[in-house]
Amino acid sequence: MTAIPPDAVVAAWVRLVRARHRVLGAVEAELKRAGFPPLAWYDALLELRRAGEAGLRPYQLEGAMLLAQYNLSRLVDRLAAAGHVVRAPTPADGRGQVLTITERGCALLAAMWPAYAAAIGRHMGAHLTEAEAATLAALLDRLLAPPAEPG
Amino acid sequence: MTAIPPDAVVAAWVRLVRARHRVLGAVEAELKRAGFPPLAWYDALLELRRAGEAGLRPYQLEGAMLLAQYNLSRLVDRLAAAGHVVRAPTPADGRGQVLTITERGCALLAAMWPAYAAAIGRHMGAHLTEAEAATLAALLDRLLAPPAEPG
DNA sequence: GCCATCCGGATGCAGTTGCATCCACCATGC
DNA sequence: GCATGGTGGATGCAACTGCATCCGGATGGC
Repeated sequence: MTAIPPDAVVAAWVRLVRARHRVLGAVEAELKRAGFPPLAWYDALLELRRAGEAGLRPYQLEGAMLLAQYNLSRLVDRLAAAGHVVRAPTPADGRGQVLTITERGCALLAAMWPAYAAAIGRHMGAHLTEAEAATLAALLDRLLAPPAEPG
Repeated sequence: MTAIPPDAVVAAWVRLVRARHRVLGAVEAELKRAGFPPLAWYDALLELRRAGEAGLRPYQLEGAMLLAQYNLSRLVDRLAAAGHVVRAPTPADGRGQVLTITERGCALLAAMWPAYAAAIGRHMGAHLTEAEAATLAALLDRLLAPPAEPG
């Protein structure tokens, strides 16, 4: 159980961290230069747009984005303060709320996507063929599978 | 220049961020549970051990780890406060300093590695064959290549 | 020698994260 | 109906990050 992993695994691990650091840094920097908010805003708004008028409960959004509860709570604070999101009480559950994206939020998504996509293309796509990207995506997916069961 | 990247690239991008988040989170959590400091400490000490008695200048360490200058400055503060690293003035350059790892720092590296390696194995190795890990490492390496030159 | 500039490194401050805890409300047993 | 425990979400506080700036020493022009 505590066997040392093969070199290739350690190499992949190191590169995973570094590549993500590098590409994310470059992409976020581009977006910031263009005057856009952090990517977390984009992700949250994207989920909310996908949910449509029904909206999402904060805990659902928390599950969809891999984000800690307190962290999401404060992200929603900021999104609401900026007018991208509306918090409404739930009829069904007095403790909870429903989050829905506003027009303004949709507009932000629409404005960000071209810049975001271009940045992804520049910092990721430019380094890979389409086939390589597909292979990479498939391999990374393996890492997202549920953790290996203890035999 | 602002072409939308193909779906496979976007898919790889999303999975890159999520996979790193997931695996890093799991690995760091394991190390923390075992009472160890954050991985940044390990990385820094590893570089310093590699440099041996000659040590490293902070700006060299900054380059080796992808870490902002002010950030490194404070990481070194913490490492020094914990006795893992020694700051000494440079004879060659009055502004600078040389960082060297202490016995205690080496001991920490030695203590952390088994736990770290086991965590990598569990959260990364368990999901991939060795060949897949090698492919993944190679693909991620492409992302670390210098940015594409503007034609 | 003297000045302007640059570079290595530190630091004050604001914004963000992690952790622990708290509050309110739901659900269950009785 | 009321105590008990669980769940959704917020928040005080300490740690950490990013940014801008600052300081002191090096370097180059003259």
